Amino acid sequence: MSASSLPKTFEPSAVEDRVRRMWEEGGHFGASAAAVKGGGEPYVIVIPPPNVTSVLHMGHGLNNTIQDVLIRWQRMRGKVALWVPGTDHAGIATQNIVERQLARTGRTRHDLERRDFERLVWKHVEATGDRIIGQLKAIGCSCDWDRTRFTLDPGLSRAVREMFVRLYEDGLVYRGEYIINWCPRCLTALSNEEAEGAEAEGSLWRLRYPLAAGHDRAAHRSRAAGAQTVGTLADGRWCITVSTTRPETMLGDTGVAVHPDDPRYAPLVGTEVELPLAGRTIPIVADGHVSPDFGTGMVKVTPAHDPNDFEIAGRAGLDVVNVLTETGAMNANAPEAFRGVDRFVARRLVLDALRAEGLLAGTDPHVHAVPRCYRCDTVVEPRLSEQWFVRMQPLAEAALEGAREGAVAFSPDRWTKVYARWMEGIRDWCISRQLWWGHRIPVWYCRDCKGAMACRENPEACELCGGGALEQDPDVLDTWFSSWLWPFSVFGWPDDSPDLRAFYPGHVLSTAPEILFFWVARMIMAGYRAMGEAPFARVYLHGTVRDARGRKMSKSLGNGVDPLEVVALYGADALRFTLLAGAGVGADIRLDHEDLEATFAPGRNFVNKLWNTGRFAVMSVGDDPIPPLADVRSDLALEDRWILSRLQRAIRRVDCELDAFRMQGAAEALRDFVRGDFADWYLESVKDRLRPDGYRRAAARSVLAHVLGSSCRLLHPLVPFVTEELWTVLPRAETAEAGEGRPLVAARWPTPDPDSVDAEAEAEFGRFKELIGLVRGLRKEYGVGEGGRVVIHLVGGASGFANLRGGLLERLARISSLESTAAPPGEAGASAVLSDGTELFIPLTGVVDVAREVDRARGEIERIENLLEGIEAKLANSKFLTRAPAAVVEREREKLASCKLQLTKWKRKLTSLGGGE
RNA sequence: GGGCGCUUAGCUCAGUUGGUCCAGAGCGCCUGCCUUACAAGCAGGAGGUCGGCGGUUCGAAUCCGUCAGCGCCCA
Repeated sequence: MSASSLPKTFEPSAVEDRVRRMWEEGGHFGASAAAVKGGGEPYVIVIPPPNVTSVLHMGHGLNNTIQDVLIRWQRMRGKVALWVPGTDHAGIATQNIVERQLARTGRTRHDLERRDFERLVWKHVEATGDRIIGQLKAIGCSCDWDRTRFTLDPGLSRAVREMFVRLYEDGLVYRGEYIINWCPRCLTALSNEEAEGAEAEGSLWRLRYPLAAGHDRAAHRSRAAGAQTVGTLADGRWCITVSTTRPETMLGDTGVAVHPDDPRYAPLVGTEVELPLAGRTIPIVADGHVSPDFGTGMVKVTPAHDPNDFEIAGRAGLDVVNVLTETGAMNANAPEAFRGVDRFVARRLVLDALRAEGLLAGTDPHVHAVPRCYRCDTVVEPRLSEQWFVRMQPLAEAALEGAREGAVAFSPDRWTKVYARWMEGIRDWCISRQLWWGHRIPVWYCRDCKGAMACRENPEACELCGGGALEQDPDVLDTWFSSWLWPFSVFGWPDDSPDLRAFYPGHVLSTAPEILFFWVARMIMAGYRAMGEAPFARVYLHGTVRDARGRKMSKSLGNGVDPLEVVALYGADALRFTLLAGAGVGADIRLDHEDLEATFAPGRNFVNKLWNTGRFAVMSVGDDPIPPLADVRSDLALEDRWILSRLQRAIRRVDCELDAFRMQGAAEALRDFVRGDFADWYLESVKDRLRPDGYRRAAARSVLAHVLGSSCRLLHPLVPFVTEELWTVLPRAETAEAGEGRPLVAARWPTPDPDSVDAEAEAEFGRFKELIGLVRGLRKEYGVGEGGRVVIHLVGGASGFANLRGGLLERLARISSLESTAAPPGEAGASAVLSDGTELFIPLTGVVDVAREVDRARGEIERIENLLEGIEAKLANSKFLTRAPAAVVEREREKLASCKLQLTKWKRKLTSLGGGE
């Protein structure tokens, strides 16, 4: 390709589609079980399946970029790298979208047959399901797209059924009454995740319950023990005080609880109170879960409408009275005055009634979390209902042990503790949902014998009585019940398939910490249960994407950054690089949605820089074949040896950073290398050598091509498009190492080459860089512009630059000539001292002000003297000498020598300027 | 109420087992350059008592304690 055809700036939109098509058509993302069977080493990631109807957001962008980096890296390292994509049917989320559409025509799902509604949802899924997959492709994800799975696929549905039935047969699935989150609008149970708590200002009401007759002595003793909230009513009856944020639920109270060790209330335990309005008598019980410090230390117990109270009731043997209907109105268990009244209206009525009876002790403002349905924003009601559960304790044991012994390692490490704590206190999992969209619970009830059975295949007749009057349970399973099988259901489980053998267990799971419990922990449990081992060895939990003010990006706040908009504006590589460079291990990442330009400049600028290094190579290397590096080894110039040595460091560092999920570190290492070492120093150094008659031209061309090619390979996992495009246009030596003719996606990862490490070259080129920096600094200081050529003198010779070829220094420092002199010339000029003591002098008659030079010299002397003072104090400290490692002491001695040398030079300089004392 | 995390340059963040990346990077800012790869660039520069206090140590941004502010999770 000719140079003129390469645009000055990288144009992602012109490149991305073409490159992506080439990757896909070349089948480079595919991985086969046969390749593993043939001896290939697998590396497997299964994608956290996005909701099938969802639109790509920045959290997806970050997480999938991370996974793609890992997969591309391992693929280039020669692994059979498999990244399995797919989507989740997302029960309630998807159902609600379709229900909203129905609502526009004034209907609810109940106006349709269940089957027709399901068909409607499928239609919606088929229309939108590809969208998120296409969006993943747009940011460069290299999944094996032929393996795209959906949690409602027949195969995965079979896995769901199999798992359910196995657990049922093992007695780990049971049906029971339990408090669950209930949406009175959606009319379904909700998982905890689906009931999002939002802080709200509410009230905490204090209610008085009269003590039942005959307990006056207990009340007296309680008062004597310090119970100030035990008092008397206007009619002389004793009463207690309880607090609540939901007064209407008091109609369902069946007890009052206190802490067993609370001395104030100990006398009252075993007594009873009259429940106002309801006309029932309820007991006072002791329970360890009551907090003596909260409120009055006495809590009303409403088992049917509060999960904690339900547990207390279970322990204390209290009755359970449900006072609400499924739509959130008071039911027949409530006194007649309240029946059929909505819960919030009932709240006012109850308060009014209590106030009228003098039983409302007071109200305090109270901020608390009010859980709302994440789909319709209705306030969720804890509700007692019959649901299906999985007994989790037996599943948790192996999963817990796995994390303890390191079979599953979390990164950042702190999540291990969070995981373990949750596992230790694990609760049973409510898996039934009163929805129509999802895996229907594979349980059938017999109308004849009233038996129930869980079946892998739809049954024809009752297993127990042979009757044919069967009815399937109407509920569907929680979405996560299919998700937790994902790492093996995608490979054909329960069949012992070749894929399953080749690709289970996987290696890394990357996801957001929010779903550590809902998904990650459950996958680990399912993995041990079904497969006997954990589904992955390492879990990476990335941070949250936030806006400039630190708020989580969300649709409702409108503070999101659309990854696809960024791709359209700046390219997928710019998006990826910016995210990676900004993402510390597990750290949150902030993006300013109001200034995309500034936010994504780091990525875009770097990608463009990389593009232009490639463009330079194309333009300057010429058409002759590039000799392999091995052929020019004996002919390398100092800068060649230097950059090859620096490349070694870069390779090692990138491997190390990626292995630890330090994306930011890898990005930084590569930016430092490509921009700092390669572009700014190496390219500038070899420009003259690339001319037809250039010095050691062959070596320069070979090294340039090698380093640029290696840079592309190292950067490919991070910025796949620009590197792939460069790879096709770059002049390269045809070597087996890079994989001749192959696209970059299938090229080999650079391997460290110990022979290229060259400490001497690094030291020498380092001195050279220091010298140039000093010259540039002095020129700037004295306003000798870029155009003005100067002469520089190295006092005491240029011994440190023996291997520097002629002309390089002159060109990079823009000097007309370099003189070696025994002593500083007598004329006016500017001075500097290198760290090895070499003195630099630039004659600048008429430009340099002697007074200014004197000031500079004095400043330097003071700076070095301060430094020296510190070093000398250290070296005079016998404890430092005896306790610090020898290498550290040695380093201090070297610093001391260097400082002393520089100090001598500066003092002499000062004297010669007439400023000495 | 219990647990966890964060606080380093104007902004966003690095800083691995304490000592050569030890005070850094990117963006922004200032100065000078359209030097035939790149102005999305190059060169030079300003800017931080590493949240406060106390401790451990020969030595602390780094380890310990404590206080303050911010955030998250569980209940």
